[in-house]
Amino acid sequence: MTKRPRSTGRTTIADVAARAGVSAITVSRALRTPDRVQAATRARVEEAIRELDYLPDAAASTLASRNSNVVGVILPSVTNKVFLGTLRGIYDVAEEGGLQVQISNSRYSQDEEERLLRIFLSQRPAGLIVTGIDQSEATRKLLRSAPCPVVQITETGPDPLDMMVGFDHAAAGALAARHLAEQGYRRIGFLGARQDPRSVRRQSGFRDSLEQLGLFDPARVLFSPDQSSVGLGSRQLLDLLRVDPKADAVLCNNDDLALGALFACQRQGLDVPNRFGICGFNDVEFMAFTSPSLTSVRTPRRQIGIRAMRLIMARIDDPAAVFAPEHLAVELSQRRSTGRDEDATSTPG
Amino acid sequence: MTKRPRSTGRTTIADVAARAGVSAITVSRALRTPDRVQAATRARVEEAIRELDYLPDAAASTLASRNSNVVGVILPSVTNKVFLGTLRGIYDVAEEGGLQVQISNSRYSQDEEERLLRIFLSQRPAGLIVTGIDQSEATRKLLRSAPCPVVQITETGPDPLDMMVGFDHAAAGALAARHLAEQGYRRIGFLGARQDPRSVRRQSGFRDSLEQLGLFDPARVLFSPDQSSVGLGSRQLLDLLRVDPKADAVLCNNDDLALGALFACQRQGLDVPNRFGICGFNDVEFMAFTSPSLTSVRTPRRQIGIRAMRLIMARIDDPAAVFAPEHLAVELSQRRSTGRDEDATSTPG
DNA sequence: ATGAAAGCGCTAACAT
DNA sequence: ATGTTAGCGCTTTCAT
Repeated sequence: MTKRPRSTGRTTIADVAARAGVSAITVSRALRTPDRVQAATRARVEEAIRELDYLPDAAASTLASRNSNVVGVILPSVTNKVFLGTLRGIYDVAEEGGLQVQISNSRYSQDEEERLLRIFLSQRPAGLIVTGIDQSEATRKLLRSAPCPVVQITETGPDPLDMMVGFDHAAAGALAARHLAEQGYRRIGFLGARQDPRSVRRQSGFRDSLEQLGLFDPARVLFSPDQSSVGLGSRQLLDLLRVDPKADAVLCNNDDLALGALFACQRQGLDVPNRFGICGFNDVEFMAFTSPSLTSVRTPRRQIGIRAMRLIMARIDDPAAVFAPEHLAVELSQRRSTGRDEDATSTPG
Repeated sequence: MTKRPRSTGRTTIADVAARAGVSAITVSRALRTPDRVQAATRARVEEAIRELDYLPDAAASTLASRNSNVVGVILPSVTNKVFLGTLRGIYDVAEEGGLQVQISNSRYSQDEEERLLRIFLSQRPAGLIVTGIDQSEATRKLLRSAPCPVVQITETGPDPLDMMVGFDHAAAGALAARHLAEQGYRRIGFLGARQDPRSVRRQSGFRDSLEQLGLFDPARVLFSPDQSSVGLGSRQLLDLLRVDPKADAVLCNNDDLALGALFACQRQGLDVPNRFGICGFNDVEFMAFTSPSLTSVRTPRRQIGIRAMRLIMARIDDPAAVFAPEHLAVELSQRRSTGRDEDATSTPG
């Protein structure tokens, strides 16, 4: 005795209403604001929904309410493992809040970022998350007048478009550089893959810090146009030794490079940490388990995702709320790969 | 005063039409099927769009056309690096086709998968991609009657819901097991993290294969409830040696475990490959660069994503088209970690 | 607590 | 090649 579907074949709120003996708007309310509908009415509506296997139409809802539940995220790369932790944070919080996440991929291009942003804006997003602080002027303008909360993530800086969660990449680079110097390394190199603005700022923190100590040599800074990988780290380590056979340590711009550097040292028979120190960046899980374990700069990737989504939800709840940029802390996970003497304690986890 | 309708302030297609001196439908056509509009008219429309800074409303378009451009993807985990390659393939093709990708995360739960599917269906997706073949009956029913193309990925099997792209996990497990046996290993273990249906089938291929050779011992099969990680691989290797101190090789259910196992061997002073052989699964990039390099089963992760999206696009173009399940090939990347004598050639890549 | 009417902004279907 | 009409399915506004 089921009701005959309508022209599109889709069961609508009107079908449910008829079945439950109420009006359409009551069904709508039972779905969105259940406490404004009497329990008995609500029960009948819910039963009708189940019987008819009703699925709401998100497009109709968005159109009528001028509001979707989609949060758009623009990342420079979807392949990059670095963003995995942040994505996890984003998804975890999004689920709590009943929000849908849509990721897109700007491939490190400002023009592509603007194009993607326009696509997102056409969906009346509930919120937008963009990576970094280097948007084009057109993009900045669109974001400033976006009809939804906007968060810039990963990096903090001046002139926030709206909200901001990240850390200071130059300071993080400096932290690692100072650590290597303190451990007694004197000919310290820098390995980086395809540059993005964050890499550049990390390197400049590294440079400034070593310059102050009189230890900086630009010849020991290697950037590759290739994508980051373990293989690249191995190759770059050999390159570094070619440039400066006496190089005695390296800051790797991410952990894959550090792992590659470690393997290259093993193959070359270079003792890590005594002959050669290695420090990575991000502190992904494996760094604690290599042999020897690898020092790295721990970055709050998951926290960035969590905080960004929480800011969006807070702003949805209270559109007038103002939130200051959040500068998250970065610290060093000191391990054996930079501990020339005894030292080096760090709990795996 | 008559009832004042809602004001949105949003620039609409009608505004553009007025500005360009045409009707709304002409603007719509200029946007979607430009070749059905005269060049001069089109030019005026485009100018009006620019002048007014018009952005289409995706919800209105979806509602009117009964069709979004969103492809929904349900993965068991968004954190798992294994899916990164597949995601890359999906995004690469989606961009070509002007489709938006929406990922969600079933956390290996069938109920959650069904819930997510309902959310996707409420968006009138252009296509759906689900992982594996172990959907609940309710989910299968929803997918069978979904008004869009559906692809099951990662694994092939009987009873496809619609289209299918993957490989045979049992055969892949068997391939690795035979390889280890052929290399002369005799007490071969298996390490796996939190089980999913694919892990189980890989293990059963491994088991069947070794049973035929009289080499299987269930005591050497270790599954952990924990998530896969390098640290887990290290711990499990030690566990295996505790269970069977004479164990001489291990098939790791993924490459992180294999890397962890390698580090544990290094720490234990076990010679790899002569005292102990290690084979991983997936063949991620770093496997070719460890020291010694690690043998692994190469799986076509990126291809799976590419083919899945291409199938969706092909079906959108021709809704009547029928596509048989695609069984992709899996092969062994043989490297030093399983080459007891000389042997072992494999070019890094 | 519930309902009626009026759109939200766009496109399908049918004109011309 | 372009326009007219009539919704798509829902939620807002205003009323009871």
